[in-house]
Amino acid sequence: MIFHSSRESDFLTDLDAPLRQMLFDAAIRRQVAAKQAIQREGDTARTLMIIQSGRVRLSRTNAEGKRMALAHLGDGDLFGLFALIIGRPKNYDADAEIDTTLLVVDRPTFNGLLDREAAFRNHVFTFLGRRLESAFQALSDERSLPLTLKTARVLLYYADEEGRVELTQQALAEQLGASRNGLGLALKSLAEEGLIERHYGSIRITDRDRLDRKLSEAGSQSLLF
Amino acid sequence: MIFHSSRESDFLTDLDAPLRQMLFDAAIRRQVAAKQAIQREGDTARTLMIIQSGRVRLSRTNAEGKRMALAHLGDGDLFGLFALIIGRPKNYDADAEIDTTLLVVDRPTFNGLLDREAAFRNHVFTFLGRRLESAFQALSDERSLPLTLKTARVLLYYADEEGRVELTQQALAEQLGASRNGLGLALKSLAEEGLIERHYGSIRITDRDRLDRKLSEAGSQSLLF
DNA sequence: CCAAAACTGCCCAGTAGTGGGCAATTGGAG
DNA sequence: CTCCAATTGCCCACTACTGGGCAGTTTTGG
Repeated sequence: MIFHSSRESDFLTDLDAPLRQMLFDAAIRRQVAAKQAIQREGDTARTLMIIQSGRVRLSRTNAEGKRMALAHLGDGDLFGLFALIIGRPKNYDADAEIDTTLLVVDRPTFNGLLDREAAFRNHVFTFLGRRLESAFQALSDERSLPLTLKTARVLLYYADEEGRVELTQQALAEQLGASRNGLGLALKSLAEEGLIERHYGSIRITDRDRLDRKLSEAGSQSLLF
Repeated sequence: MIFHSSRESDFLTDLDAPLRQMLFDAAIRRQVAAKQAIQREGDTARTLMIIQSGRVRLSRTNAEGKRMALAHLGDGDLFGLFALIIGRPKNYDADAEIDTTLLVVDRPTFNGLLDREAAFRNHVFTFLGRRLESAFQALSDERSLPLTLKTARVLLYYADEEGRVELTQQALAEQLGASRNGLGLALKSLAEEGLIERHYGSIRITDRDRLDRKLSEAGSQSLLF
């Protein structure tokens, strides 16, 4: 779907060294082997999971029984913060895609840190603020940007250093919540502008700078208040 | 547009009485007459504004010069929290629609309260969490719901106890980021179903339950993790 | 009380995107 | 190499909504 946390909001890497150490000490380490389940939808455990190393896929199965990816998270990303803050059961599945080490922080530990450490508190606040900003950004894009530009954004997000995006048009369309047809048209127009190349099962960005510029000219702004 | 904090997230009314008193004592009271500006886009003052009584419209003008409403806020709502937390200048205009009394809390005061009062801290966290949840909800609605249902949601949000929504169609359309035409059609179809009545300058919900049910049947889910 | 302003309802043409369908191309497995 | 499934490109009709415009109604302010 639509939302992807910006890379800068990595929770662990931005944390000051002494605080990070403190968190390491307070947390329980949990190893999960590749392809193993971490949690299932409806899990009521109110714990914060921080990915020390590995790769985690969050997904859910919708009403029609179709599985949908929510996010792919890597080192330093975290999930479960909201189960902890607003006390909702987690409404998604989490699976380790490769061997993964998690830091598990329970509610009392988390609250204890919040109470004692002003800097940690600040860090969490900022993290929440950034998340919210991302969400609002996506929200404002969703309404105001044509599919072509939303496509550009997703491509830029998923591209590796060489500009390769190893996703089928179908997968991209689902990511955007658009039809394959609409996505096809968007890709076609981007290709005609010489910004990307379409291949079987993948896309290559041929002019990242221009694609970037095109997107920022459309200049959607965040609407946080 | 789109985003409207749920009524339950009212900051002031949910606050414990002693804390509310503390906030009242710490804040500066500011009176603004109807139709007067409270702040303009780009204002760098990092202050939290809580609406003690009155009605405030947040809006901004986008690149094409089109004015877009961000939110209409009433008693107990607040704005400026993010300017305070992540230090962005406020990127929207705020105007009093009727005579309004604001509580203005500056950064040192806010941080002082956060540091001293664990309960206040908790309150702010929960507020942020709920906001984020709303934003994600809106995000998922934005894609999947037809304008009629998005309209229904906004109406339910703004309605008072008797089902009155004191907004013009223009204001509602801006709120939704839709055209007045589209909104008109949505309202027409809701009216034809006997769910609402259209009046000059206002709407009345005549069958709140059914409207509610209609919305929840479409059942979009929040994607918070 | 009257004129101006604000607001609604409706018409129109135009458009971006949907959903289904189908032929052509590609890649992978035997 | 050959067949099959996956994938792409493109066609179509259709829908939801936009944006402009305008007549008719309601409200407001002198």
